[in-house]
Amino acid sequence: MKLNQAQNQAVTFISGPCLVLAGAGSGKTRVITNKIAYLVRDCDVPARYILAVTFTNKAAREMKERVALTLGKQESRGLKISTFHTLGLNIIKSEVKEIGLKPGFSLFDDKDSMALLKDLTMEKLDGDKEQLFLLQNCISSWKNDLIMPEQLQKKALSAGELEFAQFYLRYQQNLRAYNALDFDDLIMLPTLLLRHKEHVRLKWQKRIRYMLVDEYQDTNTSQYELVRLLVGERARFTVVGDDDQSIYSWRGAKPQNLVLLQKDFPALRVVKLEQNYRSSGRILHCANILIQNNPHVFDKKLYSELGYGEPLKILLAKNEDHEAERVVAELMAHKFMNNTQYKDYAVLYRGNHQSRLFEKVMMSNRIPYKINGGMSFFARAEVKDIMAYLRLLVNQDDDNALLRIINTPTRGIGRATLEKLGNFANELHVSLFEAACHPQLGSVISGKGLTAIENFNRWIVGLADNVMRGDTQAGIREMIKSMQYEEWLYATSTSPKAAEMGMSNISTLFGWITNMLEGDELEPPMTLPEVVNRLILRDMMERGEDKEDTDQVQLMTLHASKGLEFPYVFMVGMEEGLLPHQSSIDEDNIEEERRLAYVGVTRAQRELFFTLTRERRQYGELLNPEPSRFLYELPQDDLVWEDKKPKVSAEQRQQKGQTGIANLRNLLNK
DNA sequence: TCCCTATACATTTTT
DNA sequence: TGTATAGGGA
Repeated sequence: MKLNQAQNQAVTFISGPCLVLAGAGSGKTRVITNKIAYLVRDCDVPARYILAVTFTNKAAREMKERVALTLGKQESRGLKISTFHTLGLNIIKSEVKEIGLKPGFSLFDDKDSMALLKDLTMEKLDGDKEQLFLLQNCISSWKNDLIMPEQLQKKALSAGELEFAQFYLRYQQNLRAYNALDFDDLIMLPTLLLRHKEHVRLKWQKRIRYMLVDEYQDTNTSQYELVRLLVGERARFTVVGDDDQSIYSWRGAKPQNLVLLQKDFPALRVVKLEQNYRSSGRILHCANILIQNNPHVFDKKLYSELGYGEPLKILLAKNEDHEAERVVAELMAHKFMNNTQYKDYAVLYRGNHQSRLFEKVMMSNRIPYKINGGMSFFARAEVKDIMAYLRLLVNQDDDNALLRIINTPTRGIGRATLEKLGNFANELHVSLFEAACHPQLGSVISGKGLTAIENFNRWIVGLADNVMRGDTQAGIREMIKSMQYEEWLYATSTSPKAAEMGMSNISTLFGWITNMLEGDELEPPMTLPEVVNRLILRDMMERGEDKEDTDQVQLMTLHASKGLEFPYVFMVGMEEGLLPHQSSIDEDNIEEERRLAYVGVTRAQRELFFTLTRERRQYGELLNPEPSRFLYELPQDDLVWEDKKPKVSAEQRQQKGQTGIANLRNLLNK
């Protein structure tokens, strides 16, 4: 595995701050893994002093695997590779006292935090969804900018902002009372801690002699500050990024951090990786021309030494059903002619809702496919229930968890009883569980409700004791059994099949938990509180047999495709209003949409297809979308716009399309 | 407590 | 247009 000159430069420069501008497909993962190996092997930096940070758990896992391949077990021992959020969680865990949290704190996900906000603002906002959404966003941005509620009070704010600042303060106070943190706290708290406490900062700086950051263009202000504090004066670090692939600014990412880096570290060495190893010359040329329509701070021009390749095809469809049929027909014909596999193809779209029709047509043509994204595993009711139980076992003050499951399965603790309990807890300023255990509870709740609550308390305390002390896995199994969850699921589900699905989801979850408790070559064993928090961060180590060897067409959003590559790519819905999306047109944010298109184009290795429709139904309304402006920005010499087909009636076309597909299927299946 | 109907909502969503 | 959810009525 030889490195090219630029890659080699990026790997071997270790004496100071280094920015690697890594164009799409230029081998940045290779640079990062090689650099880690270089540090350990050639520069005698023990692996435990190296920290590499990514954004997704998937990326972290992949990096771990690739480093393990080059370095081996011995040399990579103690190497720290994690996501920003897991890093933050680990810092908080070892500095609980400094931060003022009790051990065993809970993590609130977006839904939990929304539930809390809704509760806090009931009187003033009355559950106004739009306002709540705005508020949640506001708080998140404040946290990303490292602004504490107290600081906001001093600023001159409008009346509306002042009210939001008040909510922010109450929200933080409540989180603390529940001994809980939200996702943004995982970055903000360690950053503020390191900023203000020198001895803690020095301790962590000592532990990190070299730091690497992947997808640097996606960092927000607090994440960048965390990096700065960790690398300190010595500034021994490498960040890898590509401003043209910044597609998460709507989530607080600040691609300007690339420019800031040059200001904050004048000694910064900038290395550009411009040779692309992924795509045909033509695809790359198109990508370059497209992205040239955006302003740039760093100029960069990708080139490829692979062949020039086939022209990009643009398929016109009458409507969205037709679009899906055309893609499937084209895909099957292409597969037949080129003797390829299903997994060589990807269908990329702007919004998740677009997947439905493709799913439908693929299913009816028995094409194996895999949808990435959409309804998450953790959004399933049963999974949320079990997670809530586990959270409660770990932290009894977690009110959201308690509220979710105190009457699931039914225990005769109804709305009225809960309301009384809630009021009681409010008066005492304690969590619901603490209120439920209070000796004076009998003065506000009586009879059946009281007995039910007392039984529940005893049950939870006993379980928590068992699980935290003894055999955790057996304890969890016992819990699910003793509350008769399975029976309840079968009794309440719409069909036995749905209940079966539910139980199988629970086994999947249980399998992950078992894996994490036991650990493996890449991960040390964890305790239950650790497992619960990592699961909320969606950080489960799915590993083992059924990896990527299944032969399925990949369906995903353009966002989800970042970092992946496919021989043949279909970018569908290339229409004004979809890509660029209408709301981005309205907000005059075309540049990010163009980057999104750029990400899509650069996923393709050999061939690229675009599709668009004449008519599209949206919310029951019939639209006649214009072709996406991005199609016109591409070099027209490299495109083949499909001519309009001779006129055929809808029924005829339907039949034709169907029989065409059926014939192909026969050919493929024989 | 459960079931059905009316109603709201429909970009992207690494953690 | 299609789906998730909340709340009313039995």
